[in-house]
Amino acid sequence: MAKPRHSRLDCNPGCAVEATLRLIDGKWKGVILFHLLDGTARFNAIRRRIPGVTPRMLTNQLRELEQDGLILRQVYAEVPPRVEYSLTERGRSLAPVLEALRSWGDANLALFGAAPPPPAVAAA
Amino acid sequence: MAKPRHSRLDCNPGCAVEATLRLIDGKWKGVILFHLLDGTARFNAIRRRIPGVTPRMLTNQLRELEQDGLILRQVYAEVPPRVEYSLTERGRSLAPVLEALRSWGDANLALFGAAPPPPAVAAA
DNA sequence: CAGTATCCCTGGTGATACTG
DNA sequence: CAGTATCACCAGGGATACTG
Repeated sequence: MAKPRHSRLDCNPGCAVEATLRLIDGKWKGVILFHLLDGTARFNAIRRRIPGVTPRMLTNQLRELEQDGLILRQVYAEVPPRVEYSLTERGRSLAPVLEALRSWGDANLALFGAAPPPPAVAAA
Repeated sequence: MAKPRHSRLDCNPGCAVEATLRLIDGKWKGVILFHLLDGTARFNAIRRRIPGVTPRMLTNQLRELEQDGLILRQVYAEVPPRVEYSLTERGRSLAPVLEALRSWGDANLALFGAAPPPPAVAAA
């Protein structure tokens, strides 16, 4: 890798949580990783699965994921160009994390609108 | 809650992942939640456990977590003021997620420096 | 003790257009 | 097809000082 990208973490307990978060955070990374769990995909294929992402952002996020060793970028020297993205072993090892995130989301965010909390107890 | 805070999610598969990430992302939220797993804590107590966080940011993050129904803010009308933060049921239900994040982090980020990937296979 | 109030700055993200 | 290049915006976050 070129630069660490991840500035500095004040390593308390909980540091590992933050560190992991940094890797999968970033507006599209979660979705990208999640889709790649299904298998290898090409740039525009991923793009089509994520409405709203611009090529610039998609490239950006993919490169960061690659830098972090989570995905593999396979370039085939063909014409027309073909580039395939897939999870590395390390990326695939995130599956339980992603699954935990997804299932919590499913259970707790009715859909995504965030209808948050059942009222809290009174006390004082 | 006042405003949804969470603009809009393009709900594909993977949406739930993103949605959950939005709740626990935010530079200090992971650490905060993690510390609160230990039990109730006061403002300055939390602050002391997180070197580098400013009061402004701590307040900010705590308020967002509260808005999202993950933590409970107990204000005691005393002097000197006392405010205690604790996880709600919903917040506590994040424990497995946080644990997944933490254990992945422990296993995969040697410490936090991010010494990423064992070299990939060659192919083309 | 538990915050607010201000100022400021960076960088993450969007829009659009162009290319090997 | 798979990106780059450029411009621009503004929300997130840091520093510092003040308050009920």
